[in-house]
Amino acid sequence: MSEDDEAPRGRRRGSIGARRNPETEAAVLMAAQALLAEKGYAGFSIDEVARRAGAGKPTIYRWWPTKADLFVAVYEQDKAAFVADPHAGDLKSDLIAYTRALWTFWRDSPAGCTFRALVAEAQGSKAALAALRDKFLPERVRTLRNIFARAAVRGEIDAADVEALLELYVGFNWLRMLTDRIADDKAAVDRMARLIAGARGDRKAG
Amino acid sequence: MSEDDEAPRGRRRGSIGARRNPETEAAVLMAAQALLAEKGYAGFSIDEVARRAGAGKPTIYRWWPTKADLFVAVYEQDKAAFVADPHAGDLKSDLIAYTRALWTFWRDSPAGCTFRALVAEAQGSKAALAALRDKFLPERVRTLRNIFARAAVRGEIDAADVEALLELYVGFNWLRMLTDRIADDKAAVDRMARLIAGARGDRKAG
Amino acid sequence: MSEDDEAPRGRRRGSIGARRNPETEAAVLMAAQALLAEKGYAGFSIDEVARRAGAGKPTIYRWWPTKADLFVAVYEQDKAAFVADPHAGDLKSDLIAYTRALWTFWRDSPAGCTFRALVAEAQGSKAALAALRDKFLPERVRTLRNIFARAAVRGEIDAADVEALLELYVGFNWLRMLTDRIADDKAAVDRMARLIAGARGDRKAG
Amino acid sequence: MSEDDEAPRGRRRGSIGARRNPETEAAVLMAAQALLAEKGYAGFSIDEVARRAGAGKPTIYRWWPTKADLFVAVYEQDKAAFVADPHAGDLKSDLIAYTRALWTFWRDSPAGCTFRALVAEAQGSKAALAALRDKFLPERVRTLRNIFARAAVRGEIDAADVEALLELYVGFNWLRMLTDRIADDKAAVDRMARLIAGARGDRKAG
DNA sequence: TATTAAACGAGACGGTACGTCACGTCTTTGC
DNA sequence: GCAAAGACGTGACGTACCGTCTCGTTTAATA
Repeated sequence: MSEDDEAPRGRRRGSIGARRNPETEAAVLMAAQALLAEKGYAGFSIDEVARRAGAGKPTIYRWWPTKADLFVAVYEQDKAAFVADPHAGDLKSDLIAYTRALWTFWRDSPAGCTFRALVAEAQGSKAALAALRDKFLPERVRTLRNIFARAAVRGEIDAADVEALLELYVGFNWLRMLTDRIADDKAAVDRMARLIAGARGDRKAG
Repeated sequence: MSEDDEAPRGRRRGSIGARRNPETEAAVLMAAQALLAEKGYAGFSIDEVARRAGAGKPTIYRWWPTKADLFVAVYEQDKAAFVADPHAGDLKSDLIAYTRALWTFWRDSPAGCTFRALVAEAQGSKAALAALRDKFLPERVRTLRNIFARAAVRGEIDAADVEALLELYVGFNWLRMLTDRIADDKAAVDRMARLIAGARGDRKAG
Repeated sequence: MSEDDEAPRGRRRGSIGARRNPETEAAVLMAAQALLAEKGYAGFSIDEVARRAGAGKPTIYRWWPTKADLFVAVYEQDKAAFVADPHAGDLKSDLIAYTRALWTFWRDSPAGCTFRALVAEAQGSKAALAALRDKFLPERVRTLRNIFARAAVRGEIDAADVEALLELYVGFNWLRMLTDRIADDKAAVDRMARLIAGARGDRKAG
Repeated sequence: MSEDDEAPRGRRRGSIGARRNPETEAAVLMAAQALLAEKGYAGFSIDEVARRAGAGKPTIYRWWPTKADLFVAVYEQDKAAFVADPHAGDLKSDLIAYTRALWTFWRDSPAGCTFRALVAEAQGSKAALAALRDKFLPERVRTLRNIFARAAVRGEIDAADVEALLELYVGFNWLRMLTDRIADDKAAVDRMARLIAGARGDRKAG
């Protein structure tokens, strides 16, 4: 704050030579994040980001050719706030810890809005869809996969079920987020964790 | 058909007096459906729907004040093509039948595009979110809930787990649809059905 | 003035139904004229016209698809201020009267800027060139042609020379305007009129 | 040619020390000329010149601070192709020869485009206007003035009319060029030359 | 021989304008 | 009173150029 970096009219931020200006990059990401948090996906526009960041539109398009690229970058920047792999010792506790942390992250940081914007964008753009499916999702799912993998090592679940359980659990979280139902519902998280932790794919019913 | 109802310039379809014109309604829904199927969410616009339907924009806004309303109406119209409650006799078979039918429906009718558009819209509009969560989702989930309820009656699953299993399974389907991975993957559907059918929430882990 | 029609934020001027709004048209022409007068060709932009007129850009593009169309319309509107066919009785007096009136018109009304803008535009756009050559120029030259035609009837010049004299005299005026030398130089105008009035194409030189 | 001087990607052309690099200058002028010839005034941009010349924009702005400077330099470079003072012996023949040569020059070399660009630029920029009026025009008119001056010496025209006739004739050529009517119209050129050669300013009408 | 100084290419920068599209509202005319 | 028609102001879209800037390199002239 004291340095007033992202002030629109503070000081002119020109080029620093034939290479990317990190101050501009930071200002744009900051502005995009704030705008998403304030107005959501529908109220988001490159014009407004440029305005707030005190940046030129071509600069934004140069580094983030599509909105999806920008959304991914914004999410990337926030993710430091949520990396936690709980290591609680058993699957159910891990899932509970992870899920509550994730929901809190989505609720209390701008990341939730960013995620929702990315999903929305992916429903209308091939490029965004590819970014979501082939880049964003695999990276975001890594921690959760580790949790399931450790549980399989411990014998809590069948190793062959890891990917399927992953999809189930990720789907659950998406469903909740996309329908805006991620209040801190301890009971729901507990129930779901218990259910997942008790799932077996090899039951007699085959 | 013979009269070329939805043709943009075929015949003038004026007012039929001080009441809603069902031909217009049908033409609008048809046009919206076709446009979504062709261009997807990003390429969808009220202007283009009006153009194709040979309708006035105010007419559209009068009956479907938001895009979400229009998306819901379009989906509603198609759903007749997919109502099937399988009644196969056991949960796993029911799930497999249901899921494959649903994915086929999403893939081969315009309904998949409509669903994706509705979800996207809901990420940027409170009204659309409410429509999605409080109207669309409950209606769409009914058949699946019946499937789980019958399984509980048969003792295949715990009745207390029905809602949670529902969320898990719906989340899985959403995740697949929203990342455009609903090819007819028999193995994946089977595996998931087996896993769900074998889930228990009452395991010792408490 | 008292009604403050072209005020950007005075009162909203919306549509008046499915037809052109003459208030908007007037506001746009007024704004374009003023902008040309203030900033000249280089400082002219459709964006700024829209801003000043309180009009939408699409509205402007709808009625004047190219800048040339707009320039022509602006000139057209001002021309009422200069229609005078002098009828002084002899060619030289007619030319002097006409030329001084024209230069005054160009100097003291926004028309000079408009004319220059149109010529400039025509150097970079086929459409503008066609408008200038095939529409603007013929209309603008009519009065001058009448002057020469009457002189031919009176026997002051050879009827066969009318078109050529016209080109010479129009060229002279263009040259002066385009190099911004149309101060009220009575001597220059007189000299030129005397020269033209005395020109003969049928001299022995064959 | 053999060294492929203006090739954008042939070889890097860096600095040759603390002084102007004539290769760069030539490449820029060549590129500007070609671009004007291809795209005309509207399609001309410093960016594109820099691109084609393989030059940096600051280099261009250093040596030709305004577009007008660049246009003038380009025209200057071509003028060698047209210097001819005809010396045919009588005014009419001189004018015919001069005019046909000039029109051919404007039509068949890039000079016509350059001239038109300079005039257009002058309608929007004080600096360009000054360059056109006070530098370009006087230089370009010199040969024609000589033609008229010799005719005056021979007694074909009144010496006092030289400047006025000059303006008339230059104006005619500008008018033709700026409205793109400089096809090789022998009859028109003849007629105009005859008319000019027969003009007298001292006729009784005084 | 080492240093300085300027010109070079490259290209990023904040801006502005471009011309188009969609938004949601409005008014008129005809059924 | 509804419907078609379509104009309206608004504002975002993605692109092109503007003219300025800072870089790191290259070369010639100077010390």
